[in-house]
Amino acid sequence: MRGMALDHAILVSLLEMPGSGYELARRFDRSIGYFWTATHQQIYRVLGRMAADGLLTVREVPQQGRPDKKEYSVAAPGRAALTRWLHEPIEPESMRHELAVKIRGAAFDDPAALIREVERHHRAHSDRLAHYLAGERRDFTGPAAPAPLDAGQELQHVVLRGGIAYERMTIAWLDDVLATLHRIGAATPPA
Amino acid sequence: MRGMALDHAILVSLLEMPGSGYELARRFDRSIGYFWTATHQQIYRVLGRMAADGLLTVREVPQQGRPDKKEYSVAAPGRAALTRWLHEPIEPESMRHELAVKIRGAAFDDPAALIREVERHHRAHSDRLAHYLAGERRDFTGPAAPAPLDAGQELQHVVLRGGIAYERMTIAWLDDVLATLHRIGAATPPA
DNA sequence: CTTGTCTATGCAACGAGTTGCATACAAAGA
DNA sequence: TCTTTGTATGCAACTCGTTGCATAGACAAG
Repeated sequence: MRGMALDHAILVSLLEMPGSGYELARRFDRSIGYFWTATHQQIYRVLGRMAADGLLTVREVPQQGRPDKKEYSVAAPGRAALTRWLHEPIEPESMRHELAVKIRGAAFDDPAALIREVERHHRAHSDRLAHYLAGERRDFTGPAAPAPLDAGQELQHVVLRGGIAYERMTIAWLDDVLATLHRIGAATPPA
Repeated sequence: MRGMALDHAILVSLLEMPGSGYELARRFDRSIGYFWTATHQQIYRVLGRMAADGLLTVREVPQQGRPDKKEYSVAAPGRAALTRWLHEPIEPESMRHELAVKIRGAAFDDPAALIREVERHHRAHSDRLAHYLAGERRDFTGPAAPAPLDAGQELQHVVLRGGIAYERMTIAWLDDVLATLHRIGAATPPA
């Protein structure tokens, strides 16, 4: 078994709650998608493959007011495959930060021209942080949240705290980047 | 133009210093590879394509005691392509954290079984942090570092500070994850 | 003298991920 | 009525990225 992380992300999401490809795609825009993205194309393809392999069961669900859907659930072999994967070691992630490439590239262009772009990223990450914090209040720390969290909720919460920490760190770093760009711009005016 | 971030990472690296595919692969194990990874296969393929497209020039360099190499440099159209890309907006990155999938999956398995894996990641990130800090001392903050940094060095430094901040944040989060796993394990003993 | 390591390049095959397009039904609004 | 938005699924083509394998010269260790 190589990567296949999407397969496992789908298995986890379907164990948390069975659903259609469309619904999974929605979830990948929210919660689980905060740390693993996927398009609907990818999801439909993987669902089809896993169903053909017997890891998932499909149920046609007629709906009123909207097209029928295929609801997928995790079958016993799917759950076994997930358990096997959970016990395998995985490689620690390496970063993939395109903006960092741009920042280093700015040495061969006008560094000041990058300021607007960095500010745009700063806003995007600030929005994401606000979104995460709202979700945390709603589901875990607010008055409407379940009083004692169960194990699954504790785990979802700690993953969300990771997202929050990531956004805060990124925002602080982008402040550092902006200060650096301004400092360079002041010292060496644009060519 | 789609993603092509590797193309641009290679252009930046070759502008910083011309080199062969092999040398680039070495650099992708260090500095530039801290935030953008690539295997030698990918690098050779992209170098070939970019040279065919006239973005790079190749020079056969005979060497003694080792095989000849092809040294690539950025040609004018390559530099123009990089400048164009630097002025285009890019999407803020979304996370891709496989370990987070595992943590949520642990709700359907024994959470305590994940502790060793998380500890392994903790060690890997601590090692990476130590490595970054050593690089920072060597190149930027130590006594052997150039006294006033030029713009390019300032930009390299701020990118490295981003890597350092990322590793520190990740280590703190993994501490949080471990505490959570222990708390859950104490409350609900393994099935 | 054989094995292993380092430099150096590359092919072939596969799997992962993206983009564009297409279909179809329903509801809401202009 | 016509367009837009949302639900729901999917094909085809492409690019990106990984893995395994292969070659080849130089050097060092056993």
